[in-house]
Amino acid sequence: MMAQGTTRRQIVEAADDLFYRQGFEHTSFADIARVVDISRGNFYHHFKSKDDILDAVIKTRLDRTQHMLADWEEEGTTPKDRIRSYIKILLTNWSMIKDYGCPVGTLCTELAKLNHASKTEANKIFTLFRVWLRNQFRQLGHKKDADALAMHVLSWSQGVATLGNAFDDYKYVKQEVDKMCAWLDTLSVRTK
Amino acid sequence: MMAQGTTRRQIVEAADDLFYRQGFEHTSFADIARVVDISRGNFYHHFKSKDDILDAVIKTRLDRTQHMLADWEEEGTTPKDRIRSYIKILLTNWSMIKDYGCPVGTLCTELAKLNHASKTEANKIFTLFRVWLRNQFRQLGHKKDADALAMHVLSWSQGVATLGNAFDDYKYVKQEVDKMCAWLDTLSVRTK
DNA sequence: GTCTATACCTGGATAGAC
DNA sequence: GTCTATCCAGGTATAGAC
Repeated sequence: MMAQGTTRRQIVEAADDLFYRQGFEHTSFADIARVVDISRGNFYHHFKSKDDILDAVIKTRLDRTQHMLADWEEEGTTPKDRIRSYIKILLTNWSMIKDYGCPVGTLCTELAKLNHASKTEANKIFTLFRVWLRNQFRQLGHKKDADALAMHVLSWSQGVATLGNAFDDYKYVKQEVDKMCAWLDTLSVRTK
Repeated sequence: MMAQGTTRRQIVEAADDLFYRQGFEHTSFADIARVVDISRGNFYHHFKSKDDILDAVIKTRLDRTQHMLADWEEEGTTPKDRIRSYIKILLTNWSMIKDYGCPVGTLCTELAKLNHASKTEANKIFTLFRVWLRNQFRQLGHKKDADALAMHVLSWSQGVATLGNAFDDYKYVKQEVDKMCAWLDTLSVRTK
């Protein structure tokens, strides 16, 4: 009765959420089945293994990230505006970050420890942000150090997410976000 | 035949290492038993549960951290020297960080996702660094913003560890360490 | 495409001999 | 203090009916 692929999509959606909140390894088929309301045996009609579900989850995250970056590209009128969109996710997603950390960073570190085959794929989510940020800094006129600046913003925000999560401290996160924005303001804008 | 408490210490040592490299949940009694070369049933003479082993591991980490901080306190002649000792661990421990990330950050995020009873204890390792760094900044004459500066250094280094691990990129880590040291140099030293 | 039943394994934990 | 034997829950995965 259900439209083609709906169950599959529901599984990926639930797994995406649970992998984030509980971790990949700690999430069982039973957990996912409870959310989607299907039987456990049914998974294997859609996926051949748990790793297969993980791959699908990573794919949707890559997709979603790309769309988000494209949206920011449209919304922001200047490169600095757009970079600020990135910085601000620490605040807009705070209610999740405080409990579960950064979705990208926590998945990558978990897969690194598991030495999981898909860790390279997961790292590509970081790369999407990296390339996008680099591009923004290039547009600001920072040709040579665009990548270093992108990595700097990436690590800064990543650390704030981790510490914000550990200490559950919104005030600190807000403070660091303000610092990041102030730092961004001091960056020169070079026009050719 | 073995001296009192030797086996226990060996278990904690092996668990400490494996929890770091594989994660707490992914490490089984069998894994630890293989390293220490004891039978699985033997664990329960020394600990009443796996969580008990985790608590012991966290305790030794707290201990070890305190000693390291005390050593840095002695070795460094100025507060800036001492803070540099902290920053440099990213380089001295690089061979581990590149594969397994920061021992403190990765444990705290894992326990946060598991919503584990010991996560508060694990967070105290972060607090040790925080208090120590704060103290250094106070000695530099930064009375009001000492804690904010400490948290800034903590998050910065944490992010570098996470991204360095994901991208396995030593050059980037070195670059960020240099940036952190340069930033430290620009900080004013106020004497009363 | 979804279900039930079940195989098979590994995990943590217990009991009791030595 | 260490061992072996064992229990039981839970995990992934498979087979086959509907």
